Amino acid sequence: MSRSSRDRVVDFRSRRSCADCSLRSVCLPAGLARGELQQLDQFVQARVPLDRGDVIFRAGDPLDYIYVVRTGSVRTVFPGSEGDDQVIGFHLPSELVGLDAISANAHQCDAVALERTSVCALPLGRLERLAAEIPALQRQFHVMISRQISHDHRHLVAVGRRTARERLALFLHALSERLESGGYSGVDFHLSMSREDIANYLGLALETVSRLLTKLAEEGVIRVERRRVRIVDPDALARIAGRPLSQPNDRPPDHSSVH
Amino acid sequence: MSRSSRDRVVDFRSRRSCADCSLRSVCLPAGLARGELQQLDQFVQARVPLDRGDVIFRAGDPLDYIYVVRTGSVRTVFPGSEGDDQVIGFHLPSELVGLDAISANAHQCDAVALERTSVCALPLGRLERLAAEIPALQRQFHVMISRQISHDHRHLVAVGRRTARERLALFLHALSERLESGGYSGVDFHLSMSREDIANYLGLALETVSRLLTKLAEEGVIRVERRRVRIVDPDALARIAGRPLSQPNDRPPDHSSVH
DNA sequence: CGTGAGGTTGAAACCACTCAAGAAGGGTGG
DNA sequence: CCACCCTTCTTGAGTGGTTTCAACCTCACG
Repeated sequence: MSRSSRDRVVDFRSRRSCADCSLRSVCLPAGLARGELQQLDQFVQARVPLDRGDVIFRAGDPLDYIYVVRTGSVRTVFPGSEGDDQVIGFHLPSELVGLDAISANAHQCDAVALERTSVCALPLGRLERLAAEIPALQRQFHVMISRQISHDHRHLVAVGRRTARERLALFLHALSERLESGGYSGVDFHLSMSREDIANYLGLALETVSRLLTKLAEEGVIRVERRRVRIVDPDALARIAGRPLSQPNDRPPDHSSVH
Repeated sequence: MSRSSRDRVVDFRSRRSCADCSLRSVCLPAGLARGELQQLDQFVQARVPLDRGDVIFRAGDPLDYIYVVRTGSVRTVFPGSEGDDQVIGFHLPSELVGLDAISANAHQCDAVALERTSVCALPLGRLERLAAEIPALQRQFHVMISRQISHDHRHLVAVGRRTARERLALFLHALSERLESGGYSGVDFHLSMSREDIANYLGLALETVSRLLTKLAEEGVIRVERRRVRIVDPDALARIAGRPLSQPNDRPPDHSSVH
């Protein structure tokens, strides 16, 4: 378990630069000129791909980097004593990880890869310094932070005032949308997280999640086979999830609308 | 959209400047030199004191300002159709309000004063521009944003994995700490929010909150009289609230679980 | 003094949890 | 390649913490 993929310090440069990255338009480089982009590129560190279970940082670790998920997915967990941890969020490509660390200058939660995952590491100090020079970068950084807050708030609504069934539907619905906006299929996808993770995230028992997934499948809303999920009836799912909790009119100007 | 209390633009300068403000050291001016502080001061707008129920902004309103609570308290609510709103947070002095608006350039929730309240309004654009010039301001802005994220995460833990009793204890405990760090008494204070607000915030029924408050009072942990709360036994309260979610590595594992 | 909003208290119903057992992969070593 | 184990997931039955429904209380205010 100890030295899984860490030893392979092959400088695995699948990511040549931000300019070549498919996330360019939704990630920090959004709106940057070529020269500015190169400045950013200078200190963006691509990490060796992480394997399932690999730890990016742990609660208490000093804050050195803010991370962006490039591919794969990351789970952040607020550690409690005796394994009653709380899953705070799942992070998909283009999402920032570690923002809650800035205030205390140390990470508040653990971040773990849920599958084969690659992340970009950004030294916060340098990022801030460059953001001070490039307004567009500063703007985009703030937008991405705000997106995180918005997302957390929507999740709070889900956990606070919804039934188990609604929470699960909302979870699947939101996941579907996020995957789609990241260029993946929002109809047929793989859950990188376990039932236990989902349950914990939604404030439910894992048995409840399992039961409800089965139920939704019986009703013809989705199809489930292990971690493979297919959304058969998106409208029904949206209906169960409740009225949309917000209008994500958060898209960049050049929207090739997926509707 | 609705500019209910916006119209009363009586230039009520009870706040002379950031330099004179008691929140100086925990608010945006933290760490700023005198000259820098004056630059900030130029566009910080003090608003007429708001009364209970006055609206600062509503979901959908264009993002013009980010707000800081100076005195009083503010409730942010994620509006749902048919009054099944969700209270997202209560904001006390020195806390930012409206951060989730940056990504969509429009507010995502309603912000309402819970009592006589004064806020400072900061034009986001100018704040960002000045932050680009003054590293200490940029830093502090990010710290305050991060604080908000941290706080939301801790609340998520509370709502997700705690019993009603624990949630309420945690709420009172956290409120007490926040009040104290703001210079108010953390032992004897006034709840500016109704039972309904508290219940909604904690994902509970208001009857449950009422019952549990009574119970905690019967047990001698607190004293309650209408909205006046006195914490009689802070240790007991902390114990019920569970391991402190605020400090990561603070005290040894607490094996006396209450179940 | 009515009147109503906000709060308390009681009883019954229910949703989700816990406990428990079994099924279904996915590894791993023989 | 098979047997075995272990993790993950599913399914069932019973319990219980919270909610819901409903009545009553109590201030504040006109």
